[in-house]
Amino acid sequence: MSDNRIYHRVVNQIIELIDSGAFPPGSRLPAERDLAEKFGVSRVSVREAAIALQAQGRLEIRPSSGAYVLDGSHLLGRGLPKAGPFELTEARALFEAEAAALAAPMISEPDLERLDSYIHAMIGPSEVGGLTSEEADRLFHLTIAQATNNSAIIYTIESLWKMRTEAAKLQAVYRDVCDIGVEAREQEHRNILDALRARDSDRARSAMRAHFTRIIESLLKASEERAFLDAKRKAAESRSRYLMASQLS
Amino acid sequence: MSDNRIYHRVVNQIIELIDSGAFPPGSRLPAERDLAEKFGVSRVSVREAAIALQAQGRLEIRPSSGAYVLDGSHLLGRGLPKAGPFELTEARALFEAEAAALAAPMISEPDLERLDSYIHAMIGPSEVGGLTSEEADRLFHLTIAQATNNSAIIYTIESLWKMRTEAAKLQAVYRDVCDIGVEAREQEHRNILDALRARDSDRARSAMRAHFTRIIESLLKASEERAFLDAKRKAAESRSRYLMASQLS
DNA sequence: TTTGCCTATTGGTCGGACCAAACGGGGAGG
DNA sequence: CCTCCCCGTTTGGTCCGACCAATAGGCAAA
Repeated sequence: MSDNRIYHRVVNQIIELIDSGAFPPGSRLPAERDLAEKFGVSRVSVREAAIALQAQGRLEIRPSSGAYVLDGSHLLGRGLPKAGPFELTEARALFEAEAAALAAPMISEPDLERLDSYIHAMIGPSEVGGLTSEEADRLFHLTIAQATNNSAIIYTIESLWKMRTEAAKLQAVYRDVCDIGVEAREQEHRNILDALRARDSDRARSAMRAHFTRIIESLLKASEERAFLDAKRKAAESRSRYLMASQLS
Repeated sequence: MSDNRIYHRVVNQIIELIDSGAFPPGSRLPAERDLAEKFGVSRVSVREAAIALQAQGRLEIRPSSGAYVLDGSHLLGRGLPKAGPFELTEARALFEAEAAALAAPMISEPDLERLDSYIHAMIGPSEVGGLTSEEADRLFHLTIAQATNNSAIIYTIESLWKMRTEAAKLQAVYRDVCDIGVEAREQEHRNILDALRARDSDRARSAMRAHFTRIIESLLKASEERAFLDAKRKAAESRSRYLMASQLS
């Protein structure tokens, strides 16, 4: 822990500054020369610290501009690409449908019971048995993946869920969909479970596909509404700006 | 691609040196001053590159001693799970078949031409147009993924290929399969390309599935042979051990 | 042979300097 | 009054030369 190297100390000082909220994600750090003076070290040490932080994905250094704090959430899912909600849902529709089809003939009774309990946890008002509705949703899909007994498939579906979690933070569109189809989602999950119970691969595949197809349609609808509201808001903004401008004149 | 920062260039040069085998894991890199002279840059740039590589976990810099290469294998597959050849191929069979089906209606003419060239590169004796047979194989599958215009799908298929690369290092079974079906693989790839040309989703899906099904069968065969040889070897070992023991008595 | 010192090597740090690109404000032109 | 361009300032990127402290390996002494 006691690394005498100054630039390591500077790294920690900068991280503290960021975590303290003094420099939120997206903001610009002071110039290297200023930080050097502030920390009482040479510019080289500040520079080395900045490079180390950039290599770790915490900073983005733009030449002739400055060092900008990156969103820490990007750190949690390092290595995961940026994927829009539509791409993500499309990929899940394809892959999870196949996973369900593969799992159908070999899923165990305990797994089927767990799936049933997750469905109940999801329709609960907010929280049942210490499970968020979202967590229950995740576990539902993940349990099906695990039933394939294929670690590559499990890993893939876990990765896609992680991407979804990140995308939800950035894309407001995703938020809306959760509320839109609570009862539709329950019925779809139940259809999937029934197909798995019947050990029917084809029905499991199509049920899973139908689930995601509906989500995509909801996404489309939500994004259309959002676009409409955005246009309306912008129109109102420009109008008020025009009014203000005319008042000033 | 055109990042003018010198230390980025030095980072790549050092990585090349390491990957080329000139500096295997555990070995010590030349002194910063020597590298600076060798690369024709200042010591500062070499230093910044070394710090970046250290932050990425590829180097360990010990003061007054030197920079040591860390085991890169841990780096390549960070976060990737251990998956056996069968699991991996099964997952690829499912996912890549769907990706091919999705890509079929929307793949571009240039992509089709590239796929054709990759098939030719694969049947070449060793190397055609600077492409290893394995690289051409990778690009063939990756190009199909890219034709879906879905970054989540592209990422998934890339991840699976990375897992395969690692598995090949550890599992000797994988090696054998490559040589077993060179001509079969060419025909299968050609079938896939034909289906894509015809914009036939179903045919593309089944062609891709057939491709991986054959690989799984080859894997089975190879692992059976290997198990047989192993059993034979172990029997011989225990027999010789028995003989030695009887000699000792 | 063992012990201990001595020095060349190596990473870590500093200050100062210059460059190119981006940024920002102010002036010229509409 | 608004728009566009120009130029000085700011900022990261790079280099040089220097010094320090710790390490490691050779060499001499016990």
